[in-house]
Amino acid sequence: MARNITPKEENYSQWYLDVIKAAELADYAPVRGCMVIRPTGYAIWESIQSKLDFEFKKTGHVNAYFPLLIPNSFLQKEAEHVEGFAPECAMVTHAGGEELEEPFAVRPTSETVIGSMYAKWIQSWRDLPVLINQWCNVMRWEKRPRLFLRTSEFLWQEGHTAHASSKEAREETLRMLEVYRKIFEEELALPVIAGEKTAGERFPGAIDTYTCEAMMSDTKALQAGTSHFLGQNFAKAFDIQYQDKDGELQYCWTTSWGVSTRSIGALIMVHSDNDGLVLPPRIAPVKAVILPISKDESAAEHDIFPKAKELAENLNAELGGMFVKVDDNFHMRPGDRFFMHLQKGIPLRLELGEKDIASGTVRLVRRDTGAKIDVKTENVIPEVKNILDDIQKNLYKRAKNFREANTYDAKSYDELKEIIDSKGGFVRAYFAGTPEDEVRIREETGATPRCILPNTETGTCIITGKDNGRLTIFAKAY
RNA sequence: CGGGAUGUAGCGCAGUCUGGUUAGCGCACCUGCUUUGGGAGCAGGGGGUCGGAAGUUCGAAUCUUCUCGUCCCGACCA
Repeated sequence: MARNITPKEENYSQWYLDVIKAAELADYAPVRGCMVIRPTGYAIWESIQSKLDFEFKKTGHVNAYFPLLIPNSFLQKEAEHVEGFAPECAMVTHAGGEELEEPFAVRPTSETVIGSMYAKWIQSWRDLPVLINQWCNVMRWEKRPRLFLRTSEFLWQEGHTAHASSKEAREETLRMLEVYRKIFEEELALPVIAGEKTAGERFPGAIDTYTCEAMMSDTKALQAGTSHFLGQNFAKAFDIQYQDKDGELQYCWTTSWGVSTRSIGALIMVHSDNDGLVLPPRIAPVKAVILPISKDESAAEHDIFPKAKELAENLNAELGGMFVKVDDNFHMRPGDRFFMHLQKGIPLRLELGEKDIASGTVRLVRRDTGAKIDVKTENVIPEVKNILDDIQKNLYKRAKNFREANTYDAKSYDELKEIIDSKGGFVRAYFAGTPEDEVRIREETGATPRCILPNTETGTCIITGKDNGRLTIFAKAY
């Protein structure tokens, strides 16, 4: 049992912070609301980045970089956008020792700057579509920060595309939602519900917002990624026009989509346990660690360590990366090292000691189940691959079972209220209400509509009683 | 931003009410010896000016005022 981690049953928030601290993922920065992402945490972000970036490239996108500072007047151009972001904008009012004529906002998102550039770049239908992504930091001043989940500055990617038709832009919006769903489910082992947001939860300035919604291990919901169909709202605000084949001037149709370091928070909260972090193998920067063990410190270092190193090299060659490390902390006793790797969430531990060498085996210990398996030396490489795959599948399955076990149906508003109040979790209910209804539901139950389930029949709305209700997930959310 | 709690060594805490020698303890850290397959033992050692500022006092970790951070609950918000 970990002695530096509060059990999640006792205090979930504290558990979350303890896991982050024990795994050395992040630390508080001197600036309120900001965090330092430590090397171990940053490696996870790099891992997520590389998976996403590969998919972006595969779907025809290119990377670029736009400025951090945004003229205040830009934000003002789209009415809903400014209303949505103004309260959380940090403004730069002075520079070069003087007060600026026009303050700059530190970007909370880049629709406006990028829109202004698209207006210059796009002339003809031949220029379309424009498919650009940027990896950057953004700032949204937060009153109640939580590491990874809600910090004033965070890292993300934001894709911004411009298209000739509504149809193409809608397709793009859904294509990227699907990219996100795939990465979350297949790489991060996070089961998500990819659906549409209700009107009250939409991105400021969007026509439609789609989300990947995940359930954390306290049954609360977390939005892990979003994709927005912006219609012609930003095109009109920034005058992004092109000449079509008939020589007519047309406004573009745009989209934007993003995933942030918040996804690391989801990763932590979905898989980890009371011993600390648990990482799915496909996203773990270190997938396995080999421990040379001996009663004799110098034998471990001089006799066993070279064997362990050789095994690591063979595994890395097979796995195609520097994914397997050898623990060379010879000054630590085995017990201490077990706990260290446990808390860092390394999916698989390989123990190589004198006993193993004598019997021609290696002991494998799974992080997800704690199961110990002795494997013949010649089978280690295929076994490690198999077990890593199995851990990946098991984590996904475990999370999905948990979500399903904590998902309920409500036939009426009273029932919704009762379930949220007594059990929590996700509640499915037909809904066709207004944003005002959403506010009322939040005030009365604490839950919000997280997303509309795709491909489902309509039913009787629990608020209006009309039969055009869409099947919607309600939950308390981060 | 409102309510509650809290801030003393890297971490966790005692001391504060009833001001008074060099501010303690556990873990961690350093050195040595013994240990080593699920968080070792003994011995020796280093590290803090008590979140910050101002004030009261002969004297402040301790009292007063202000301020900052953090945590929990809420409001607001992705």
